Amino acid sequence: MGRGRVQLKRIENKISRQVTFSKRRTGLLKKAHEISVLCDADVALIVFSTKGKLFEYSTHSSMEAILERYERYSYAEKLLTAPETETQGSWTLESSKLRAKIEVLEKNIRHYVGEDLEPLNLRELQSVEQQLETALKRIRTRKNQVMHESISELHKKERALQEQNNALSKKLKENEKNDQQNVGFMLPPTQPPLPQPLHLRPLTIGSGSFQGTVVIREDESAQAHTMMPPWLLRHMNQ
Amino acid sequence: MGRGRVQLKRIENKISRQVTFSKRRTGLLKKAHEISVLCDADVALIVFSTKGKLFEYSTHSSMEAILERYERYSYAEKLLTAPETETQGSWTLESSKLRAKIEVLEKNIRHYVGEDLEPLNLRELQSVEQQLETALKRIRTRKNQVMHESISELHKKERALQEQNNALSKKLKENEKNDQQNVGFMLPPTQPPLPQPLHLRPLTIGSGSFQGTVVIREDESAQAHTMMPPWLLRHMNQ
DNA sequence: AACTATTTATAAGA
DNA sequence: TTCTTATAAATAGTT
Repeated sequence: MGRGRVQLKRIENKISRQVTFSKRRTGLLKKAHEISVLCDADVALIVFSTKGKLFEYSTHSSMEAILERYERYSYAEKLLTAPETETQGSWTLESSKLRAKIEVLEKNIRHYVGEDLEPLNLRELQSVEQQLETALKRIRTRKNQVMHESISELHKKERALQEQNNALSKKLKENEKNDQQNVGFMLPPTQPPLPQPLHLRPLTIGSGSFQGTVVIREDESAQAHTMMPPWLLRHMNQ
Repeated sequence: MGRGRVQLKRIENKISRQVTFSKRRTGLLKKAHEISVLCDADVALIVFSTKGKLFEYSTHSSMEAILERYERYSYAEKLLTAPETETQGSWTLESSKLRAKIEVLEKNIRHYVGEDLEPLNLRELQSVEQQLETALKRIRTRKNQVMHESISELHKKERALQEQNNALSKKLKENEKNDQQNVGFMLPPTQPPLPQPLHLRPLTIGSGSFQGTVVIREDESAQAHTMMPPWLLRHMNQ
């Protein structure tokens, strides 16, 4: 772009090489800046002159950040293309490889929690959506299983208590009979009423301030999808 | 350098931003190569697009070599300007810490995809469940947004076609009239029927083998929750 | 992906 | 280095 066409080969004249370098360096940095602003790109440009002088440009996100990103990216690429050659490689990966892996994992997680979705196209969005749906089903299945177990546990305790109740009330009656025989007259029936057996009460679980819906099934379509009241949670935490 | 002057600010139109990026990226890489050859300079250029795709150029002496050289150079500079303590631990974290982090991230991901749930107690299960629900809502919101955009695009095309149709049918009628006058008797009305205007037909989108339900809303509760027919996907992929 | 009207970059000269 | 200017290149808008 000038008064004459230029061959793409090293300029032998030292002076004009120097001049051209200066001019083109300016232009290159300018264009790097322009593309970064116009197109919202992250750019890092490093130029060493023949004499070893450094010139650089980088998007505001700083040279270090971009270079780190570059390291991560290119290692991530390598990991994808080069399948596990070394078995012990897992233990000899250096930091940057590990960082690359972390970057990938974190990006995945962001997608799984619904962040950073702009770069995804429709097909990718649908893929994530489907994965989440599957995950949700499994979570709910597992939750139901946990709840089932807790409930069985409670039932068992209930039965035990029930038996204790029966035993106690039986013993009590016997004591009364003995007392009557010993004292020779009737005591007024002042014993406190026995508590209702537990298994007659579980339906009250859903009352009061607890407004959720509990549906318990074992299959994957199970929907147990609710906040637990704290008193129930206490029994269920492992 | 083009038909209009251009403001040095982010191009808001996504399409033209992408086109401009592609063109300017080519130009920038070319110029980087030119200066390196003409002026015998060592050049490293790294560009990340908005979407995170990497483009790079480096003089034959390889990217790694230049980045290393850069690190040395700027490290030396840093020593001169700031005799601070070590730079961030970001570069000095040892492998074991990184490995630990990777382990945690991988465990989290397994939970997000509904695997490895046994160790979780009910409270934790509910937490994951809730996160996934939120994520799903966001994903669907984003999906709807993408679909919205595509649909607007299609509508625009539709309107253009509609106008063409009208223009053509008008021209056709005029031609007929001329024919009648020229021939001197009535032609039977044998012209093929004009196609139905496009905007009367979009309801057929859901028919045939496409069985999904499409509900489009802008808010987070939006549920567009369906498989796209391939012909629609083609228009929607970025 | 091509096509051009224009704007930019820059080679040569001073 | 910097300025000027003629000209080559790049590219914005369009098809």
